[in-house]
Amino acid sequence: MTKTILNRCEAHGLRVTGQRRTIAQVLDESADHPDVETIHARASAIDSNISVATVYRTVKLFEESGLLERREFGDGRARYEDAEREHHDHLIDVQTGEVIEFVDPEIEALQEKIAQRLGYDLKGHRLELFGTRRK
Amino acid sequence: MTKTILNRCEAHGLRVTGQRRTIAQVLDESADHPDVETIHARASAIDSNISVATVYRTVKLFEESGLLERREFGDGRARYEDAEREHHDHLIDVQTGEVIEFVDPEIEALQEKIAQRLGYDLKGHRLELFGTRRK
DNA sequence: GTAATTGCAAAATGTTTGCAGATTC
DNA sequence: GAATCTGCAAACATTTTGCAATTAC
Repeated sequence: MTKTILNRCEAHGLRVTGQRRTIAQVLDESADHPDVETIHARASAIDSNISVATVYRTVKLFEESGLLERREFGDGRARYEDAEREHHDHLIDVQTGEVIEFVDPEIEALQEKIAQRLGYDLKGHRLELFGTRRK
Repeated sequence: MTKTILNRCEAHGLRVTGQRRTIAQVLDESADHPDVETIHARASAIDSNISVATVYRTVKLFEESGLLERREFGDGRARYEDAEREHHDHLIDVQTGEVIEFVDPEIEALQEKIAQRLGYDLKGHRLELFGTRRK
């Protein structure tokens, strides 16, 4: 099993505070893609002394340290998930907002193929793919 | 050649105002994916009597009427493009924000395949695909 | 003439930040 | 003890909205 977010937080030399411990725990236990408001609510259930500002600062720090990955699914809020999870992509139901995870080796190959065709170096750039279907 | 956005605006029975005419023109002439601020700037160059609020209201109306498509590429601003353009998907360079359009039949098939595998009905739901690459 | 549209300014949302006090190392 | 972190409230960015005046049909 992979290390917890807190383990990796310590390993990165980040200062461990009660708030960070709690936020890390919340994200370790989250199987979904919580936004900041949700993370704050879940953290507050454990320790009521956590402000939203701290959640914002912490997820940003964790993201910059590579512990979390930030996602934006088009609803104007950032969502976070453990960066050490197995790689996967997302399908969003635009009407309901439902987030569906999936893994597909073909899409990985395809993304690489398209980037190459467009003359893009995948090592130098981080690319995100946005696919839309006509209704 | 396809009808202009203004043509389709009229065809939908929407009231044609000077502002809507200008905003439609701006979007007809835009080959990129302008956000509201940019649309407003371009519209203001033609007619300085257009407020940002009107741009917001107009693009929302046009989107709800199917004249425009709204896109969110993860930078917190909505972008718009002509809905009647040939179908395509987007690749975003996360570092630079560059938007790269592409068409790939395989990705369409793949999206359908994945949706079906997950038990999703593509006719009933509008799905968007978010693909990320590990750095 | 009536209903819809506009501009303005205020409000609503999501996020960031300055600062004084508290905490980690 | 020095540097970092926190909470609070204010600031910020994007988008929405109430209202009175204007405009389309």
